[in-house]
Formats: sequence, C-alpha cells, structure tokens
Amino acid sequence: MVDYYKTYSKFYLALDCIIFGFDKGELKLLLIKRNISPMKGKWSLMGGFMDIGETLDDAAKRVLFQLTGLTKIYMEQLKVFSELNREPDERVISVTYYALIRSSDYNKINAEKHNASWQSVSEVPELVFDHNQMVNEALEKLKRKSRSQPIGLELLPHKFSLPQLQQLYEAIFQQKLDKRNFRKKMLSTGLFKREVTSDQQIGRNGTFIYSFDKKKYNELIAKGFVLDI
Amino acid sequence: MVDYYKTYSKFYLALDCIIFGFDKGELKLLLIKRNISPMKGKWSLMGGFMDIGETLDDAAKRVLFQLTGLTKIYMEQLKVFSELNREPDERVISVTYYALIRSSDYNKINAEKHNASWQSVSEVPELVFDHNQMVNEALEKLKRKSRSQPIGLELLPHKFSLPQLQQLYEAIFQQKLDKRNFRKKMLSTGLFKREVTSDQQIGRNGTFIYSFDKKKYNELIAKGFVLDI
DNA sequence: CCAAAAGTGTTGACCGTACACCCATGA
DNA sequence: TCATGGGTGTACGGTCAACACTTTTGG
Repeated sequence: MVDYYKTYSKFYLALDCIIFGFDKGELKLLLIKRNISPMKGKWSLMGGFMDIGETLDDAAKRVLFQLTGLTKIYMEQLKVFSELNREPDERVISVTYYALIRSSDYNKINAEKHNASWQSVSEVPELVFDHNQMVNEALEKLKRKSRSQPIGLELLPHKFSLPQLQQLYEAIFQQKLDKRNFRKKMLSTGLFKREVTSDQQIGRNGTFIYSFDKKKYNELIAKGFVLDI
Repeated sequence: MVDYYKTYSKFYLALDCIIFGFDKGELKLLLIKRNISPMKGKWSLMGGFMDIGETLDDAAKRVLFQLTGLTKIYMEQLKVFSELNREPDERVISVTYYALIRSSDYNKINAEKHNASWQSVSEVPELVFDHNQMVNEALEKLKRKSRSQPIGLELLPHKFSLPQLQQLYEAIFQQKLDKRNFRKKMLSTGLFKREVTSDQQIGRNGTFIYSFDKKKYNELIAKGFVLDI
C-alpha cells in the first residue's frame, strides 16, 4: 500500500512571509538582508524551510517568530510559487504567507540581529528570486480583503484615532478619502467605541480615541452582515 | 552552496481539483470513485502527484486533462492543505485548484472510464481525507469571486440566455434574484451583446440569446471599472 | 499669531429594491 | 386551455459623494 507513493517525487517546501506594518501614515514591509547563500547580501523576504512534523501554518508562525519574537500575529496563506527556476541552485516550492503587525509591537522586534528593516511599500527595493512578485500579490490581496473586512485594524494599536484609521485606509487603497464621509461611514457601523481616556500619546489634545468592538463585529457577521468599507 | 539545502526535508506534493459545472439550473461537482488504494471505492476529488519538471499550474492542468480530456479550462489555485495526518499512510501536502467547466463541454468527458460523475453541490457525498473541506473552501471562493468578477460565465456556453445567467447566479449565491432588477443590472454594464440567431437550442422561441463581450470587459477593467454583481 | 490638524451636517444624484402584467409556447 | 416561462418599467427610499467653517494647539 505505502509503496504506492514511492513512484512520486519529493520537493523542498519553503515559507516566505510578507510582513506588513503601518507607521507614520505609511504602509511598510519588514525586509531582511540575507546573511546566507545564495544571494547573500541581497534584500529578501523573511523565509525558512518546512520541517517534518509541522503544518504550513505552524512553519509560517515559526519563521515569523524567529524574526520578530512575536506570537499571536494575524497571518494568512497567500499563494504557492512553483516556477522551475525560482531559486537558482535547487528546485524549491515556496508557500507565501502575509502577516500584519501592529506598530505598537515594533519596538519588540530585534531588527538589527537579523539585518531587518521596515521599508515603505511605495519604494520596495529589488528583492531576491520572485519575492517582488510575492509582495505585489500580497498588496493586491490586502487591498481586496480590506474592502470587505476590517483586517486593516490588525495594523493599528488597539486604541486609535479616526484620523489614524483614515490614514491607514488611504495607505492601503492609495487614495485620499473624504474626512467627513469616512467618519460617518465608520461610526455608522456602531463597531467603534469612543474611549474615555486621558492618554495623550495618540494625536494632540482634543483627538478622540476609539477601539474596535470585535465581539459586536462577530455577532453582526453571524447575522449575515457585510462590512463593505 | 547547494549543500545548504540538504539539511531540509522533502515532501510529496499532491494536486486536488475541485471541478465545477452548471447544468439544468444546478451547480455541480465532478467527483470520482477512487480505483486505487488507499480509500479505494470512496468518493474523491480528482487528484494526482506533482512531477519534477512541471509547475503546480502545469500539474493541475495535467490532472484535469487526464480526467476530462479538456484543455484551456479556467483554473485557479485555491489553498494548500498540510495537516499532519490528512492522508493516513504518508505525509502528503496537497495544493488545491478549482476548475470551471462549461456544460457544453460535458459530452466530451469520458466520465465512465474514470468512474466519474457530476453531483449536485447541494448533496455532496462524504469524500476521502479532507476533500469535503476543500469543496467548502472552493464554494466560498467561487461565491466571493463571483460577486466582483464575471467568472461564473466560465460555467456557461459562449451563447446563453439571461434566464440561464440568472439561474447560474442563483445557484452560486443560493438565493432567488428579482428578474427585472437582474436584467437591468446585467444589461446596464453594456457587456452583453444580444445575438441575432435562429438557434432554437437555447430555451424556447422568443428567448433572446447573448454573448459576453470579453474584449470590452478587459478595456473597462483597465480603466478601473469594477463589476460588482 | 499663524499653520496644521480635528471636529462637525446638509443636499443632490444615483443606485438598489420592490413590485404586476402580457404574451408565446408546449403540454 | 392552462400552466410555464420570458419579456418589460416605474417609483420610492437609502446610500454615496461633494462640499466649508470653527476650534484647538504647538511652533
């Protein structure tokens, strides 16, 4: 029975993570300078190889943890890349994941240790292999998904201002939005709770702080609600 | 250099195809009764293993061709399934593709040879391994994508009537639609050309036949048009 | 005191939705 | 002749988009 499998080929399986962040009104990517061959010294996505005994999701989490030290990060499988010569020396199939990191977690990342740095998505450098293509696919997916679901919130701190939220969507969709219409639309969902706070770190005095009511959101979703930003 | 890879594990890579069709107002799946172990005699998606020297897209096309004899079929990568024990005897990572087949191509398929048969998506039998989960993911994807893009048209003959088109969307979205509003919306896009035809095969006499203007659609898309059915 | 950023409502246009009857055909 | 299925238009309500001024604060 088991012999049945033996006629088939086996492949190396890699994971590559497209790690998004949002800071100072800009959408960013966490990139590393490779310190291993091949392509040592070139800019690259953070990646790794899959081990026996873990699922792809596990492996992606592990790779992200190695770079950032963070757990409980929003991650989602994107696409598999399998072109014959995508890596020069060996046939490697790469499964991509994209991850969304809150800027409030930035300082926890030991970026120097991995030669990692945040770079604006509007100026992505040339990356190794097919990594630029991976980044483009991830950006498209982020845009598409942001239109119908509030995943963008995974990029903001748990408490945020409406101007911050608007900047985020402007960065994702790459277009200016009308302030009054944006506020109206967001607040009309009833999913944003205004926080009573004396915290002055977010914006200037007079700026209202909100949090997202995830519980209420899930209840609405269960009733067939569609966000549609 | 190349030794660098040698510390990593290799995996069997399988392809599984979720093959949709549309006939007599019903959305269907092409399923096979497995004639090989493991799970011989059980219902299953059509699948196969990836070979050295082909990409995943190539392999998916090959698998689909083996079953249906059809080429130039709409196919898209869906998701990778990698649970540790998803197949009982060996660790196999499976990449799923979904395919959309026009009912006018049905008769070209030599279904008996592969123990294949079309079954309604509303009555999917119990399938081997995690194939039911694959089908559910594919259905969700088909729904989501149909809302913004006319991929459903890949399931219809090139010439079709508006009632046919409406039935298709009703089958995909699992809900009744208003006839007049549906027609208005579709025709207002200007993407459907009424054909002058004496062909009586589609519907009854008096039924207008349309075709989709793909060229015009691509032009509109390029200008930022979003279909939004 | 001046520049920059946050807060706040109204209106007109457009789109989505609800809804009923006639005609032709085939059983 | 009757049941089935295809074709057709209007009116109401709601949502989206455009638009300007005041206040506060930090430099």
